[in-house]
Amino acid sequence: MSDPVSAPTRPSPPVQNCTRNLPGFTCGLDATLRVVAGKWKPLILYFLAQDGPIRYGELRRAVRDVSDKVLIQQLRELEADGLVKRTDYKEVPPRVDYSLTTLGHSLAQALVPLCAWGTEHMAEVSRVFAEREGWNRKEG
Amino acid sequence: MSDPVSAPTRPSPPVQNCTRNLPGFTCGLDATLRVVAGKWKPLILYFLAQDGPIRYGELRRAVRDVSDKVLIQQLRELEADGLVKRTDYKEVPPRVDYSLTTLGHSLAQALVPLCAWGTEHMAEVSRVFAEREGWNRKEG
DNA sequence: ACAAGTATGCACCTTTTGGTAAGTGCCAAA
DNA sequence: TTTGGCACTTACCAAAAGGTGCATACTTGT
Repeated sequence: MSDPVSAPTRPSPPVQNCTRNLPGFTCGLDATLRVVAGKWKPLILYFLAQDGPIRYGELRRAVRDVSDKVLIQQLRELEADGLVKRTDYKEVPPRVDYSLTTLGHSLAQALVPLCAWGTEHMAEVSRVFAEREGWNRKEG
Repeated sequence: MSDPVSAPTRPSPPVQNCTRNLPGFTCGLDATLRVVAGKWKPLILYFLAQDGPIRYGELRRAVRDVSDKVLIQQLRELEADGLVKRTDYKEVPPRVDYSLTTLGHSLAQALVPLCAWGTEHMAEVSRVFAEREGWNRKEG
């Protein structure tokens, strides 16, 4: 237990224990990743954490290259997962904004080290990725 | 900057800056998630961090329900990304083991808070997921 | 001789995910 | 009156991800 990803609950459980924690999840990490999985979810969380309540349109423009369909979709999932709160002001023309819930904020904080890791190693990572995508697109 | 996901590089950059950091990545978080994206990668990292060098077969049995094809595939990607080291002992019958590189270890550590978050909120998350999967499978 | 285990590879298929383009109802500005 | 913005929704489609099952080449156990 010097530098493992973490102990899910107890210090050093027999490996199998970790694969049978709750209904669907193998461990905390698994649970977390299912919630943040989605091409734009981290970005959404990112902007929401940064800019507090933000209107749909602004978010849409902040997260570049995302389509309405997918953005809405991911927002709905985040909302269903209790990370994001949607506020509909019932005005016309429509006004809606999104913000993080308490749970969402806590997740955002847990993401900080990942963010840092990525920033720190972005050069390495992007070099490797560039190569891979290079010969993926060229030679299939 | 009280509780945002993180500042990618500078303290409080205009939002757009974050979407244009390096070739493919929007921010550190994005870079990280591309590397750990994959149904079994976190688990793989998890076991590798926990059990040090581990043989393919053992890993296969530890990460339940994964198919050979996908496990190999994800190991290859992790290897290509410099997170995992593959050691082939060139024996017959084949003997190969996998371990984390230094980079892999650092990532594993960055994953610890996520793991903790998941563990802490697993009840909430799994409840919500259970519902979703419930009516997904029943009513399409 | 035959089954099983070792670490993969390959062909094929299904599911999941994401993307495009169009449309909705309503209002304000041009 | 046409145009455009708002916050979506829908139908349809393409790509990516993941899964199944069989094959390999060799050895050990029965």
